[in-house]
Amino acid sequence: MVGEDEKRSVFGDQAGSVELLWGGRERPSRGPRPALSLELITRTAIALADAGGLGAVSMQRVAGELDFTKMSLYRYVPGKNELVALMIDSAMGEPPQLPGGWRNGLRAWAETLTAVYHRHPWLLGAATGPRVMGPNELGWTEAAVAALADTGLSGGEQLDAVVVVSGHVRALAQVSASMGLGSARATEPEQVMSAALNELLVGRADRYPAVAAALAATEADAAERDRADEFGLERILDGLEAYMGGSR
Amino acid sequence: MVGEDEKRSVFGDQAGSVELLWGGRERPSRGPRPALSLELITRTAIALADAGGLGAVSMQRVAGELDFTKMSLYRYVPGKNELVALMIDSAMGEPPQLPGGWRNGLRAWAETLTAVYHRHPWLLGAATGPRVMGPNELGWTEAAVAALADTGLSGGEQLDAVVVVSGHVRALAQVSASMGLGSARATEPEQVMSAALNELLVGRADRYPAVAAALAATEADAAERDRADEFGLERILDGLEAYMGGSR
DNA sequence: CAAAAGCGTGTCCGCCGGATACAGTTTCTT
DNA sequence: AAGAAACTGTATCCGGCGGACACGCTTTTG
Repeated sequence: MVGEDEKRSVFGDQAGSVELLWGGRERPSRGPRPALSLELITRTAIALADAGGLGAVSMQRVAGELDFTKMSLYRYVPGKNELVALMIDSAMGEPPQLPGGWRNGLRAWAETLTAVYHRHPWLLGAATGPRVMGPNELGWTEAAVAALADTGLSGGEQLDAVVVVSGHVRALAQVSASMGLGSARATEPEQVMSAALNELLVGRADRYPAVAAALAATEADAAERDRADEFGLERILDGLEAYMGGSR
Repeated sequence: MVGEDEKRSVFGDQAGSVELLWGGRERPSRGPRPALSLELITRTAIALADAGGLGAVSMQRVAGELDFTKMSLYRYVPGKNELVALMIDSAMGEPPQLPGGWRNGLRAWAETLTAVYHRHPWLLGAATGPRVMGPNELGWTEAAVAALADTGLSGGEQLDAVVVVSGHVRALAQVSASMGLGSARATEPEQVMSAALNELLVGRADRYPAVAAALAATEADAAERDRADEFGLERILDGLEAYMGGSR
């Protein structure tokens, strides 16, 4: 009926992204040589996003940055969604080489992923909703799963563990991204969270006693603020380790 | 110099949201009675978002749904960002009453939060980037922190633990939201992830051996698929429990 | 009974993603 | 060699978006 590809299957709307991300695009032989390239367009778009967030990326601006009309971009990319998909996979970059030992490996994985989110904060907002994984993104997953391959965890458990760790990294990067809020420009996630929470809690401590107490305790003890980002990850790793030890 | 409020401080752009979310808006006494209300507008916008995602929410559509012009909405809301902030806090709703015991409490907290994300999938995309917490959202945090109050965890650790758990819930809901992809409409997060991954991995198992192996193992063993969502949370709780036991 | 304040509307603007038609360039086929 | 075919970048146009602004109308206050 639908005389197209039979490539739809699981990917309904996203067939275009799948082709762009995974398909081997061969240059057609006729017609003039393209003046642009997917890589160049993607790189330019990423630069714009790094500088001004995802909102600063429009077809017009990307094209303008390259001294082309916006419509020329549509010769390379079917639409903006597909461009964003390319941006995501390109910004992720090659997955890291991990040190041996699942715990060290996963920790290094989390750290490099954190660095990626720090470098491209817009990834936090772009990677939401139904999406297609690109080669690099799947490569990151591969690296993390590979680190867990010999732990005795089942296949599903390995995947779940990766989801947990990556979710935690995301969550922490999210908090850290709130740094862009005021003029304070604190560097530690918790400091910002503290500042924002503190301001809201002024005169409302009775309504939110537990948060207020936790916050007050945090401010009194400056030492613990340094290990803020490590705490969560180590707890997760502890939980995995305990499970592996108990069920193997 | 800036003859406005002295309320900016940490909240640069978001002052409007802060006022709307937290400020006691008193009705001015002069002028005609407002035909609309913040609550009604917010509710309408949420209904649109529930039905068609965040993208379906525009000032025009919200106003149209209420048989008003879009500009009338600006008498109640300074801009769309502020409306979205209201939507988020309203959609979160009142925080749940948690059962006793930190572990049971946190588990129940995670479950109800999951239900919220399931009811309003657009929350996953809306709550990204620098944001201001609303009363309800802070209430959720309060509930979770309160559950951890007597565990011996320090204030900062309590906050971190909540970040970890909520991050995990978000991550899992994110995977679960990908259900909207194809025609399969699977109900279990992992099944969808499996389906999408499988399709990509066809003929590429050599490039992603660990993921392929994990996936193959998952498909062979149907039993473990059921506890997919619990696994991560239980590992996190295990890690917290071990830490509490060791450091108290 | 004004004056003031607030409400809803109509008009206008710039920007966005995208469809379509078109002219120029390159390559393949005859 | 000469079309024909395929591909390039461009110009024009569209509907929808968030939002600024000016206006007429309604209600309360002096």
